[in-house]
Amino acid sequence: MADTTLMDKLVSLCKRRGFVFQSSEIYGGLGSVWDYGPLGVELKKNVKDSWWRAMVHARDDIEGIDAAILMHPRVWEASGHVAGFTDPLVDCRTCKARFRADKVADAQCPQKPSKHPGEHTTCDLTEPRMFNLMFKTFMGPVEEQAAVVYLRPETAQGIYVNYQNVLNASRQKIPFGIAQIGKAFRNEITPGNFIFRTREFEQMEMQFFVKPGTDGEWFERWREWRMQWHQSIGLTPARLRWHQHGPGELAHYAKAAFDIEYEFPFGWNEIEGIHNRSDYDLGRHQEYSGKKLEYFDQAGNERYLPYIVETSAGADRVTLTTLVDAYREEQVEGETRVVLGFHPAIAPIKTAILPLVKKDGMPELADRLYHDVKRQMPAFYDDAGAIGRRYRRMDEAGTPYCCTVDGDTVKDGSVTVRDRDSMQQVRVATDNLVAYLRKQVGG
RNA sequence: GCGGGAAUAGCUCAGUUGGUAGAGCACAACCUUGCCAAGGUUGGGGUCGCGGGUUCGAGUCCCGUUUCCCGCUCCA
Repeated sequence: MADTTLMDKLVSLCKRRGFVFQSSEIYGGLGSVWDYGPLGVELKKNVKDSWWRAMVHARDDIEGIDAAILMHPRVWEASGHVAGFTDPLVDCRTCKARFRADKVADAQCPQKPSKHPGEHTTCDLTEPRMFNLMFKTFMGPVEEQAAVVYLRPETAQGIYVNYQNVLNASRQKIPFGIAQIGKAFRNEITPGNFIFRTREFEQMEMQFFVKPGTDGEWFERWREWRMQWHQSIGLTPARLRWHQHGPGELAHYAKAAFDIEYEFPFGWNEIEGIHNRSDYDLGRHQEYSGKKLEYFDQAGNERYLPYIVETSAGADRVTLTTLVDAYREEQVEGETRVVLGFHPAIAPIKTAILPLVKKDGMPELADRLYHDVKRQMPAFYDDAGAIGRRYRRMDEAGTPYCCTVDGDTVKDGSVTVRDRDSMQQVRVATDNLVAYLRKQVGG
């Protein structure tokens, strides 16, 4: 059941609190392109950092890279994107339907009769138009065909073409992986649902190179690990599920594919794909580049083209998921209060330092404490208005802990730490405050 | 890309048969304020999405356009 009202409220909240703004808004906005504001950039960065720590820092068998967005045009011929992303499409003027030109024979309407009121069997078709989902630009000062380059439609190819470089430079042995976070661009026909499907987006991809025959086993392991990660950033397990691609759904490269789907207000949708890509990609690049990409396995004294198990997550989609998952409304005395219950590890602001009232030296004391804490973690100082109001402001920004400086702080050096989710309050000595908060938020 | 709906202050909205643009919240300053969206005073902020047209006069009527939402369509 689609709850569009919730999405509207979330979009509004994101703008008001500085999570996400529409691109180029003062010029009327640019379709399906979004900018991250002060809180949004922290949230998304925390999502990416969590992914990077889990993939690269916490493991010995994965290396990170950061490949360029512009790549040699032949890469996209080898990958199949130049052919696969270019479909001639035609529209029917009668039933308003759109088809791929190569799938409509003799202008017969392929629509079921119930789909259009006109009961026509022959479509009045427009001329075929080409839709290439890759953004095209020109390298060099003169716009000529030879210098056409594409903005990458996926980050994976940057990993494949660097597979040998990384192997040589890192002294890794198969099985091992390469991880990358970066922007990708697709001229989607139908973008939408806020930052869920956009034309410019960021991917978090890891390609794991394994010996053929062990790919099924690794595939299952990665499925388990990836689901664990989504739960580790606080996503509700009941709103996560697997979707297995059937034979008709499988992409041209894939031997097996599972999506992790999340239950958005607009329905279940993919946030990450785990794919067994077999040796398709390295095989194609070997063919198109003419370079041997085989791996020499010293232990077994054999050569083979590695199989690849891919995990590909959308950084923007996961960020949207954390917002949707965290959003809740509390009814208090007839008023609706919005709370973003982020997992502390991804919360943009970890703690607020608040003087209870503006007197008796509390603001000065709180300000000093604030600057101490701020050196260790993102913190926020606020002395404007009543204390309850300030707590609620922080709830809306998703800040998990609020530290209140009161009269006793002056005497015994302790503050009240209030937990956003449990609403419990504990007294913590200011000397131990940073250590206490660190323990709560992790990292 | 097609069809429908929408666009007025940062947010949510009102604005009569066309006649000088409003409210609540939010924001800023000050006063008050001892723990969960307290009260008071004052203040800032809008060429009504953009561009044309009709009119003495357009937020309001007409045309175009942009963006967003819903439904198709498409979707590595």
